[in-house]
Order: sequence, then C-alpha cells, then structure tokens
Amino acid sequence: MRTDDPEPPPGPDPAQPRPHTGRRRNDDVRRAILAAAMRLLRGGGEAARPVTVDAIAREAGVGKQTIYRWWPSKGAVLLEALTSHADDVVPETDVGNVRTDLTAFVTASFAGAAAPDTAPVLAKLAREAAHDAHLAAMMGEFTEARRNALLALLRRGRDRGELAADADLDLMVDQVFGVLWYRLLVGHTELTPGAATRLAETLVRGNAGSAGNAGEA
Amino acid sequence: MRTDDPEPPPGPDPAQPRPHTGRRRNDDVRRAILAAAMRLLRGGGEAARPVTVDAIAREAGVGKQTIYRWWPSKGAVLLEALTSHADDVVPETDVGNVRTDLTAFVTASFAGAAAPDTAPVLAKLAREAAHDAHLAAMMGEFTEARRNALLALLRRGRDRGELAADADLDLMVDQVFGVLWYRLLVGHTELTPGAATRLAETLVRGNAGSAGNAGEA
DNA sequence: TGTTGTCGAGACTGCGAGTCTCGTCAACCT
DNA sequence: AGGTTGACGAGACTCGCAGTCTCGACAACA
Repeated sequence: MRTDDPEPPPGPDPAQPRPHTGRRRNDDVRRAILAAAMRLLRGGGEAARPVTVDAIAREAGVGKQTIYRWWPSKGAVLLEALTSHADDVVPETDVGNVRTDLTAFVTASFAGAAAPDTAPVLAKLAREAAHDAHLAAMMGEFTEARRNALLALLRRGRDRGELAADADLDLMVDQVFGVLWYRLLVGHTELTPGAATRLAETLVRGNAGSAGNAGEA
Repeated sequence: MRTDDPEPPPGPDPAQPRPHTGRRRNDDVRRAILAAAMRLLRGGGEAARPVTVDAIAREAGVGKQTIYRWWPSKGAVLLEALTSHADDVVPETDVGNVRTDLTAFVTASFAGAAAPDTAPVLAKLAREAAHDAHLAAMMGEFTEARRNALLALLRRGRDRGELAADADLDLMVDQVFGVLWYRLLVGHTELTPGAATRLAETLVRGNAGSAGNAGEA
C-alpha cells in the first residue's frame, strides 16, 4: 500500500514543517470577521438578522471560504467573537468571608451576563449550541472555568466552617448558574443586582455551618 | 374590486358553517403520529435519530401532509406528544408546612423530569424551542402552570410567616426550575431525589421568616 | 520570475421545514 | 347507484442555511 520509499533525510527536515512561503494571513480580515459576528450577534430586537455565515461574510466584506479557512464551524467563529470580546473579568475576590465573596461573584456574573450588549450574544450563542454539539462542547469548556472558580470560593467557605460541612456545593453552583441561564434564556425576569445580592445571601444562610453568623435578615 | 353581489341569504345559513360532508378524520392516524413522535423523541443514546418531520411520518406510516393538515409546525406535534403523554401529576400537596410542601413539589418535579423516558424528551424539546419561537411560546405556557403552582405554595408559606415577609419568591421559583433545566440540559449532574430534598431544605432555611423553625441542621 | 498560499466571489451539495399536487378511498347526500 | 366532499399516502417541489469547491487576482517569499 506504499508507493514511495521510506524517505531518508532528503534535504529539508520533514519534522520541521517548512519555513513558510506564500502570502501571509491578513489579520485585519480576522478581526473584521470577529467584529462582524459580534455586530450580528448583538443585532437588533430579538433575533433581528439570522446570523448566518453568509451574513457574517457579507457584513465583514469577506468571502465565505475565508471564514472556513480559519474556523471549523460557524459556532467556533461566534464563540471566539464572544471570548475575544469578553473583558472576562470576574474579579475573584477573596476577602475571607463567603458571604462577601459570593455576593461579589454573583453580582459580577449577573452584571456581566445582563449587560445590554452581551446578554443577546450569550442567549443567541446558547440557542446555537442547542443544535451544534461542537459549539456546546466549547461553551462547556468556557463556562467550566467560572464554575470551578465559584466552587473554589465555596470550598474555602466550607473549610472555614462558614458553610455546613455537608453542604452540597455543586448544587449551590447550579443554583447560581441555573438562575443565570434560566433568566437569560426565558427572559421573563431581569438579572438585577438586587436579585444577585439576594441570591448570594439566602444561599449562604441556607447552607450556613457552625461558624456562620448567618441570621441577620 | 368586487365581482359578485352582497350575497343576501341564499339557501344555507352562512353562519352555520356546514353540516360536514366527506371522509372524517381518522383518530388512529392522529394517535399513530403522536406515538411515533414520542418514540423518536425518546430515541436512543443522545440525539440518535434527528426527529425530522419526514422521520415522524415514516415512523407513523403516514404522509407528511397529514401531519401538516392537523398541526401548524413540527414543534406543535412534539409538544402535543409530550403533553398528551405526560401524566402531569405534581400532586400539589398542601400540608400547611412550606418545608414539607416544597420538598414534595421539588422531589416530584425532579423525579418527573429525570424519568428515563421523559428526560430526553424534555431536553430535545427545549433544544427545538431554542430555534422555534412558536414552540418556545407553547412551552412557556406549559411551564407557566407549574411555576404558578410553586409560587402559590411559597406564598402560603410566606403568609403563614414561615418564609420572610420580604422573601423573593420569584427568585426561589427560578432557583428550582433553573437547577432543573440546567442539569437537564447541561447534563453534568443527575437530578437526584437527594438533590431535590437538599434544595428544598436550604431554600426554606435561607428564606426563613419569624415563624420558621428552620435551624435544625 | 515562479511558487505558494491568501483573498473575494460565487456556484454547488446536502439536509430539513413546510407546500403543492395527485390518485385513492371513506362518509355522507340525493 | 351515482356524486360530492374531504382525509389519506406518496412523493415532488421550494426555500433557507451550513459547509465545500473552484476560480481569478494578488501578496510574500525564493
């Protein structure tokens, strides 16, 4: 099944891919594509323009093939547009007090997700992910970091005795992100700072441990 | 722009639609379609068969037009398949004690959603709804009843003083359904009865009011 | 100057939702 | 019986969109 010889060192090292010839990738184009994707994702009142690949290409003034040359799927473009745009700041405060830390975390997360030009993006992205396994996996990876940060925060609280030793930290994490995504997607209620504070406080109170001074309505 | 006269009472009363002639709707066909839809929705390991309209028609041994004669869209068929199949029992216990009532409600909801032949159905339906506004609206209506039942349950508890007067009941409702859908869709964790109990208890404890005997870890 | 690889453009495949048409058949009427 | 109406199975069709392929122009190297 082999037609050519074992290729003994013939000139250029085959391990070294090659010095690179030909026209180079134009980074302006890359940025234009991501910017166009963001513009469409933000797009007017609830699913205004459909966010198709053709639309992205047209909006960026770019050939469709240029998109598929650098990204494996539409979802990949959208996700990179989001992540490269996200300021990505969830400051990870560590004051040594679950209640304060958790309030900061939840408030920042809600604020970040509800910001007027990220909320529709996240929502559309989630909807895309619903029928794009590839994108879903990438988003899972993306959110995993947040989940872990929150989990670590809670673990510290539990180790300090502020949360009950048998508190279900995974459940608490899911309560936070569950509410976040539920409200973001169903959209019947706003993700307000008030709700964030309230959620953090009742969460701490409901899972308080021995060292918890948690009864201060 | 009118070609015929104002049509004065000509024979059969036009208000009375007509006595009905012609072949009647075959109800076996209707049931066969819904059953086929359920079979596909339940379908093997995670998105095995795509649940297309053609697939439903083939599975039911039916012409595609027969489906569209009676339902406005694929989503409508799927939703009716679900609702007509759902035993729809969330017993709405009212013992006069939030903790007990809430635990029963959450446990039943989790168990219902996690049942091996409803979980994939709900998940697929939610994913369909992500890009089918019509279906999304219908599902919203469907879940509204559950939300209201839970809200009423919590309101009773608050009126009794078991929950704080300023407790954010909407937030509590969203925590329950948020966790439910989040786990159902992301699928990283099971919707166990244990989690249900835990959730109900911490929720009550976190939002306890004056009359609450809520500190019994 | 030739080779390599990017770029815009646009035709093309494949799939799935929803529509249209056809030949058949059942339920009612006269 | 014969006729009208509408349900039914079958399958061809349109349309929108993801992803592929090809083409001519052009930029970066040797």
